[in-house]
Amino acid sequence: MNNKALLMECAKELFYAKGYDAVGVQEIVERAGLTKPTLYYYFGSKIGLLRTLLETRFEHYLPQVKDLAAAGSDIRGTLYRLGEISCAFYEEDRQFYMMMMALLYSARENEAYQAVRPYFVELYESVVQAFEREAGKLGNMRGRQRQFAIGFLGTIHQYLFLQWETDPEEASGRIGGEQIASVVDQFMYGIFT
Amino acid sequence: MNNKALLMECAKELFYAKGYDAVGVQEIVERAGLTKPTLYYYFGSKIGLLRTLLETRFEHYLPQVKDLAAAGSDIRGTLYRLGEISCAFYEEDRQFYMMMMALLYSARENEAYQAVRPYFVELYESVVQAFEREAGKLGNMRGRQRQFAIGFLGTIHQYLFLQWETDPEEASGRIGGEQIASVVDQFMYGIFT
DNA sequence: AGATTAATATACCGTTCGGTATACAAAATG
DNA sequence: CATTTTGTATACCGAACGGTATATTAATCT
Repeated sequence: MNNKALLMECAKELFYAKGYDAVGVQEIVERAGLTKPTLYYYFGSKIGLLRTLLETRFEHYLPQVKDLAAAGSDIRGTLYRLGEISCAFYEEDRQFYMMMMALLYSARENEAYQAVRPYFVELYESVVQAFEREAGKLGNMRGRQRQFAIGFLGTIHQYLFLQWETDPEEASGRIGGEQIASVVDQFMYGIFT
Repeated sequence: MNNKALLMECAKELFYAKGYDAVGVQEIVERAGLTKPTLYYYFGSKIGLLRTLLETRFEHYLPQVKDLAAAGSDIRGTLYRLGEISCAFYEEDRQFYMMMMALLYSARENEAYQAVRPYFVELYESVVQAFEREAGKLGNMRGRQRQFAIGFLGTIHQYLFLQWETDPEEASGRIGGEQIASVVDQFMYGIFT
């Protein structure tokens, strides 16, 4: 691993554990066994490091969701696939996933929040689009596409959150297809399933 | 408003807008038109200020939830009531509610997270208890009480989150009973309701 | 080989951080 | 009225903050 990647990895671990604002630049470079000018050479600033980190990880995830929203089959299949993609993204790097969610829920005027926001707007819009495409078929959607989009993303996240709280060290293996199906069904048909 | 309450109010506004770690003690006292020793006189430390703030607001909210979980009627009624209580808590002070949620989703090793955690553990345990009381009646719960508890709390929060994003300045009035019922029904019976 | 560029370190900048020693004023208490 | 308690301000602490001027090394290019 080169020093640029090393710095991103160390930063991610610290942001995950302590939060963006609570981590100092000094701390990051010390963990990497480097010095501050090296960090500033690659990223220009602390927020620049976070932005690069987000960009690098999201560029593999977002296109998958956008393709899905554009193509897509029935609503259940689409949601299932979205669940799969999200779980894969989560399992690829749990620390990154949890760091990112913390940023998403952080204060609006915070630089770190503003750095993740655009990615979530894109993600959210794609999911809204998927629901909108199905709106004709589901007669009773009544313009609740946005509510469903947020609701479904939130449901997936809650499931992953519970998964992570129960088993933070990935001891119980990957999340299976049945589990994803169960979450999708609970979202679509309620808890009596 | 006395200076102690004034400091808590100013701190809340800043924590809400910028996040706990991003706000300095100096900034808080300047907004309040006071000086640092006054803050340290009342709260001892920055984290002490946050703790007092949380304690003050939660002591009106948590007992309501605990009573509900202990008494309770049918599951739908219980969830509806829980929705009502949560919405009231949200509307009492939206900034506080959103600040608190940001803390809840923040990094585990962060002091601020550790300050809110106990309140959420209590809240969560109460809701689990409510589901557990109903477990006998709902044959197919299959030990998913914890999942349902997190799921329902998450659903409520998502609804309030969407509400707040759409209308941050409380322009459209209080959340009505029909809306709460709609969220409860969606959780229980899915999106085709 | 010489020049240039990329990558890293030493040592420092001014500012802000959370926190405090001390003094003083106001209010409550004897 | 004297004394203690409560509340607030001035002025400061050392440490850490994000960031940089400059030098040096290592690799690449001509």
